[in-house]
Formats: sequence, C-alpha cells, structure tokens
Amino acid sequence: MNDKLGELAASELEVLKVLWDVGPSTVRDVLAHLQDRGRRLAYTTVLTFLSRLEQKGYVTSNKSETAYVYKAKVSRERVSRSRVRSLIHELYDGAAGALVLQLMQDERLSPEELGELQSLLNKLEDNS
Amino acid sequence: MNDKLGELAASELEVLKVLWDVGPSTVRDVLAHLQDRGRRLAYTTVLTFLSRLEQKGYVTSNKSETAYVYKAKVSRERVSRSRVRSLIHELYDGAAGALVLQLMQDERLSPEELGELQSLLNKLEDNS
DNA sequence: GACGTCCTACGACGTTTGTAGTAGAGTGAC
DNA sequence: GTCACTCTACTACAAACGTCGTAGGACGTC
Repeated sequence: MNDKLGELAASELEVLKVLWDVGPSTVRDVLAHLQDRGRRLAYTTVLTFLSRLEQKGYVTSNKSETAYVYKAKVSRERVSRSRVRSLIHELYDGAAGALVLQLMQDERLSPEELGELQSLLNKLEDNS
Repeated sequence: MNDKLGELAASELEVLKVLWDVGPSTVRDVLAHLQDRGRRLAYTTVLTFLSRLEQKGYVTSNKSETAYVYKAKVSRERVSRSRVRSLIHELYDGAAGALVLQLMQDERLSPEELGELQSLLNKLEDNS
C-alpha cells in the first residue's frame, strides 16, 4: 500500500517515541505514558496523532478484543538517521564531520562515551 | 525589543542559510541564490520569509539607497546548537554520545575529519 | 509627463499541525 | 433492558506554514 513516509510533525514524533519506548500500545496506554512525562492531552488528541501516524505509514494497528493496538512500523534508527541527515544538510550542506566536532565540544560526554568513541575511531582509521 | 527567538520553519531556515553563506543581501540577491540551488520561488515569497524571520528575531534589515538589505542576526552556530540539542532530546532523551556514534558510523568521514576528531578526543581525555 | 521597472506593504488562500468535542456502537453490571 | 463506561469515527477550528498576487510609491528614460 502506502509505502511512502510523510513528514513527521513534532507531536507525532512524541507519540511515536512512546511506541518505541514501551512497545505496542493502545491509545489509553500511550496517553498514560505521555501524561507521566508531563504532557497533558485529551484522549482524542492522542487518537488523532496515532491515526495521522498510521496514514503517514509510521505505525500499524490491530484490533484486539477491546481496543486497537498500535505498533511502530518504522524503527527509531531509521527515523533518527533521516532526521540527522536532514539536519546536516540543512545546516552544514552535508559536512557531517563539523557536526560531530560540535557535538563533542558542546555536549559533555562521559568517560565511557569517550572510550567508545575512541575504539570506534580506531576501527575507522584501520579500515581506511 | 523582541529578544525571544521563535521557532524556525524549514523554508525560513533555508533563507537564513543564504544569509549565512553569502552575507547581507537584498531580497533579490537571496532569491537569486535560492534559484541557483534549484529552488523556484516568487520574489514576494522570499520577501515574506525574510519578514517573518525579522519578526522572529533572526534577521535585521537596513534600508540602503535602493532596497532593504537583510542581515542574519543569529549565528549559524547558535541555531545549529539549539537544533541539535532538540534532536538529541527528541530522539535519544539527551544521550549525545549515541548520536555521535551513529554519525561516525553512518556518515563516511574523510581522513582529515577523522584526524580532527582524534585530536579533539585526546584533548577531552586529558581534561577529564 | 507618461511608461516601464523595481521595491515594499498587505492581504489572501490552501495545507498542515495541535488540540479537542460529539455522536454512536459495544459491552459489562444490575 | 437500561446505566455507565469505553472506544472509534468524524468534525472542527485556530495557528502556523508555504506560496503568491495586487496595489501603489520611486525612479530612470524617452
């Protein structure tokens, strides 16, 4: 059917993130999780977002006994990659290195993270 | 005056980028550069974007002899930082390291970029 | 001084986003 | 069988976004 992913609005992403974090959920589940995160929305608002996400191809739904269960159809990694890529494009015309440098400078990385980076860097240097 | 920066829509960012890339420009200059990049817009559309950018506090304008000259008031770095930060927040709940790793793996970095990363990494490790 | 050209101000209009209300179907409890 | 509740479908509506048209002032040229 509709394989083409539409654009993902901010609130839609927020909802999708719940599905990633907690797995397949009903509208009521999603609402509860959002409220835990301090977001106050009406039940029907969440329903609207889930429907729009389904239309855009990001989630699927299955009728269970009681209510529809929504499930993410697109992985967090895929969305992340595509958003990061457009960010790089928008801001740096594709120069990913600049972004990495900026991130490393601005965001305080833990020693563990630094270690991981180092070993990945070693691998990349070997490979080239 | 109005110090608060509003949200930056996609097309507005595109226009702002021209100002960053080529410096202070008139509407017509901006339009020309956008068209070079393959974007087809009406003159008045660009004017609208510049006005909205000015309202939101991202650019200033000065009347010259002939036409207004628009100038970015907010640096690319500042916008970049804030967008990257919301990206990290939206997708990784603040874990910047994950994003750095993903970037390094997905985007093919040149040997020069890898070198820069290495030396920054050394510095960070020393400091900690 | 009328004409073409360029500029800005302002309004407009369809679409998307954020948010929610209402109506009606299903179901369990009494 | 009626009450209370829950769920979905449909509609709505304001604000933001993407895009442009038109009107009218300024200026140079015949």
